[in-house]
Amino acid sequence: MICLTESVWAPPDLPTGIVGRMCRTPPPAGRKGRPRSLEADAAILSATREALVDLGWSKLTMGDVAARAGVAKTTLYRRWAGKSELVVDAVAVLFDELELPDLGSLAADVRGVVLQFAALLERPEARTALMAVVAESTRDEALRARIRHAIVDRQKRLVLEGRRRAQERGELPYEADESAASRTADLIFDVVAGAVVHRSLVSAEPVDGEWARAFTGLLLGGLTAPSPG
Amino acid sequence: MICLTESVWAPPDLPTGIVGRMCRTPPPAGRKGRPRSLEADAAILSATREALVDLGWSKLTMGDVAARAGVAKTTLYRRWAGKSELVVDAVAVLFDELELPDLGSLAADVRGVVLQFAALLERPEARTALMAVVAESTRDEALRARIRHAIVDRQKRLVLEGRRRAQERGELPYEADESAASRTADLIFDVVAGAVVHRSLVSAEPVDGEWARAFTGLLLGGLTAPSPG
DNA sequence: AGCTTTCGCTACGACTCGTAGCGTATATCT
DNA sequence: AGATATACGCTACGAGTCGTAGCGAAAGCT
Repeated sequence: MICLTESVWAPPDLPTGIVGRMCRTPPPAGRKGRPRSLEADAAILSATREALVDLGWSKLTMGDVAARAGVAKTTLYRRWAGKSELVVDAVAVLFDELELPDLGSLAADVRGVVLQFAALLERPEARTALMAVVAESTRDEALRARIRHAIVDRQKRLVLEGRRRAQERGELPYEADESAASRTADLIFDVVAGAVVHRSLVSAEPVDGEWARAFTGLLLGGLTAPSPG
Repeated sequence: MICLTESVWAPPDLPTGIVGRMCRTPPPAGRKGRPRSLEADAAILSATREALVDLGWSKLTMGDVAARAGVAKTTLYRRWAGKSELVVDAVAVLFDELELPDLGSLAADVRGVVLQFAALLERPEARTALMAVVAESTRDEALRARIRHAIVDRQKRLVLEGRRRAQERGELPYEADESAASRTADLIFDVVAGAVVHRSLVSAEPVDGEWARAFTGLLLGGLTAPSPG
């Protein structure tokens, strides 16, 4: 359901919750023969995150991951086309941890999502992997789609949820034009996620409560509004 | 003057304009002997950009760049420690082309800088290189500093210039507290640059006039302000 | 001149890549 | 049960890249 591309696949009979995570090269169409080991899947993805922490993106090798997972190198290549695809799937689960508790106001919810996303970017696996796979995806449309389904959509849910709540509270208007509303949501998503990523990885400065408060003030009130304080 | 790290160096007697670009491994302290060829420098950086267009970041190799530049591989390693450093310097010059003509209003200036930066990110050299070197820099402090001096500072100038103009026009207040003003400028920079990068490379959707207008409206007026149109 | 450094070239060991072949294990289909 | 089909671990392989070393020749500085 999450995997739309032909080159990815999900086992048909799994609890719905984890289907979204299983994105790998499909086994030949027929359903005969020995099935792929789910333990191997988990071990490989876990080993990949571990290797990302220890080695970073550029020094991570398929052979090293296979050794850490206690698995043959050929087993990796049977499931993933390469390093990029493997890392996307390995990091994707981190984004499942993102949640957006209702903090009572739009401003508080924005600060909450900013700090949550920032905390995720503090983790070395995510830091080193995210930018790297995005860089790879600039020349690989399939990889871009995989990132969108495995990572971006998981983040975007938070924005949509936050907006829905704000509309119910009366803090934001319901937009009549659906396509315009969609464009607005995309815009807000790019602004929030982009700003946090840029602050954290490019400017390399902390996304703390103070910054989150300043950012939220700017996002809600705008540049020309008088700053609160 | 731009190169602050010990591991980088600039020739002492060059026109001030290009000093900022020359950031490479320094020759041994003494100033005797045959000087390094400036033609080789230019050829290598040009060949690097060309290779980025043809091959992208991941398939770009030092050997290939050397061949394109008509230079021995050892000549590259004498100047740059590795692929990351070389690519940062090769791409840095692209950011010199960024300019911010006075368009008469803060809104117009924001739209202008957004579209200029977006146009830069349309170039395949920049697309594939920027995220890759940022990803590398997450585990390399020296590389992070190099990126800051060679790339980030060049962008930030535009933000500072735009704010100065807006203050002169009376569109933005002069902030008394200097450190607070600096924090605000950093925030705006991360929001603008981050949003454009995220839209262009992660969401992989066009940064056109329509998006620039919507973004500018959001930045100036904020979420809670009624959108114009 | 004499000294110092760079340059192009070749060669090298170490590493990674992605694939192929083998024998064995584990599932489904008849 | 037996046949079939696939996954698995293992080993081995050619190809490509890395970063460095050594060489003789070239080019500037004092």
